Amino acid sequence: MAPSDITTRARIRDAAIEQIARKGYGVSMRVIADAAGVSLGLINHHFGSKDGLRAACDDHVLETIMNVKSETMRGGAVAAMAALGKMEEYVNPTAYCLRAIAAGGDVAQRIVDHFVADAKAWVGEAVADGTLRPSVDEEARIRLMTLQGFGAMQLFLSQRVGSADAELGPAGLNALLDDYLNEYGLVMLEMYTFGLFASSDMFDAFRAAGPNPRATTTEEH
Amino acid sequence: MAPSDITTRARIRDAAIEQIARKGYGVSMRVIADAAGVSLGLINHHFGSKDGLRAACDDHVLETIMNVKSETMRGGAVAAMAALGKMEEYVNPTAYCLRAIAAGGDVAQRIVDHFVADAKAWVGEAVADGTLRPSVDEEARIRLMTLQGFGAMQLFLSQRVGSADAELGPAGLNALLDDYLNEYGLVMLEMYTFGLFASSDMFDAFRAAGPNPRATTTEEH
DNA sequence: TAGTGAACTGAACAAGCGTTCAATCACGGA
DNA sequence: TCCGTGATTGAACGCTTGTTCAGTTCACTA
Repeated sequence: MAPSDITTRARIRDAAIEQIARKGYGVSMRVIADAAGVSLGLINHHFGSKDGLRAACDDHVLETIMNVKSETMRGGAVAAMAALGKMEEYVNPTAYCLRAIAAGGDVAQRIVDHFVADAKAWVGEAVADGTLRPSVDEEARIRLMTLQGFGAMQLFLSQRVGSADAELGPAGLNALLDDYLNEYGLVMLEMYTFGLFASSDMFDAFRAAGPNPRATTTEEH
Repeated sequence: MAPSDITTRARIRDAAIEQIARKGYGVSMRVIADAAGVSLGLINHHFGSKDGLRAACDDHVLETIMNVKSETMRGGAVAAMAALGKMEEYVNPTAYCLRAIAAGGDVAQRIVDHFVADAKAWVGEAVADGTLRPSVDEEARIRLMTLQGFGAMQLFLSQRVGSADAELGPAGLNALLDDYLNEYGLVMLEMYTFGLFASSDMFDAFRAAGPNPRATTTEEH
């Protein structure tokens, strides 16, 4: 796509998304202006303020991610991010999402919620056809696994990349996702297949003593 | 302990640890100086620079955490943080650790490494006495569970607390840990007890196709 | 008692940040 | 052709940041 095929406003927004994906939300507007090839004042002319620019970036990335075919999402947060990070058109949105999740707040919440909502559908199917075991609290299980999936990846990233503001380019992101799956893919599957405890004593005790779960099924294990 | 029982240097360091625990590493030196009741210049007199102060805080918190009895650590990252956060003397170091983990880099690495090293011992025992199942790669399994434990808690925190720099006091930390266990404790145990997949097809396929794990045992499931 | 050095302060500094704004440029309609 | 409106620039502003430093206080020692 030639540079002139796209609005200046969109070009600024895309440059901002790429810079934030690479360096985090702390990146200065002057760096973004340079990357977009425009002056500092023009950004404020189009977006009003840094917050305005950030909001526009957030919205655009979220819209992009939400339009990804649900098929790609199957397998949960980790598999989805790994798949998206490999596609050139999605590498910036993917890295941007990781930055947004690290920063916390509203966007992180919305990203997690989107993945949870998406997972509910296919997990429901998988439970119905017997591929996955049912849960005492399906919503909580899905949400926990999403938090664990994103969270572990996040930590792996922030340790590998140095500080939280260190630069992370497309190549770095791909290497990172590869390494993550190579190192932990097998034990992740092992964990999800056999669990950790040899007996259900702990679970039974906690279930008997703890507060009532908002049970979605009464199925027995 | 009366204020005069402790050196000024230590008082500054402790104030810095508390402020960083509450507000994150981004907190300004002027805020720390106010909290410690000293002038801005004195901090630089004692610590040379902001980095120097941060290093001193990092070291002190790490030393504190590492001296916690291994008994408290049993149960992994989540259980340990929940237990430590409840003890008044450890509430600041605990919150500080969460901030450090969020910030990434060297300290995060050292904290995770410490928990992993500690877990190796008691997981080894638990596997030996039949409480926990053995793994195809014990080191990776422990590390993954530590990353997942910290990571999920981190995400839960950053979503609940708003932005990553939002204030988090001792009361907030405790409420947060309680809520986390209430919401996810049961499904966490369920997950660790029964796993997720109904069959071992996925695991077997991945194990057959994937690269050789750095297997520590050749036990069969 | 005089002197020495560490603890400590307050003011100033340079650099970076987001924001503002007057001035220019380009271009389509009257 | 002229005019007006939106795009665009560059310089400046105010604020906050970490850092520096000359000067003051004060306890201890020779």
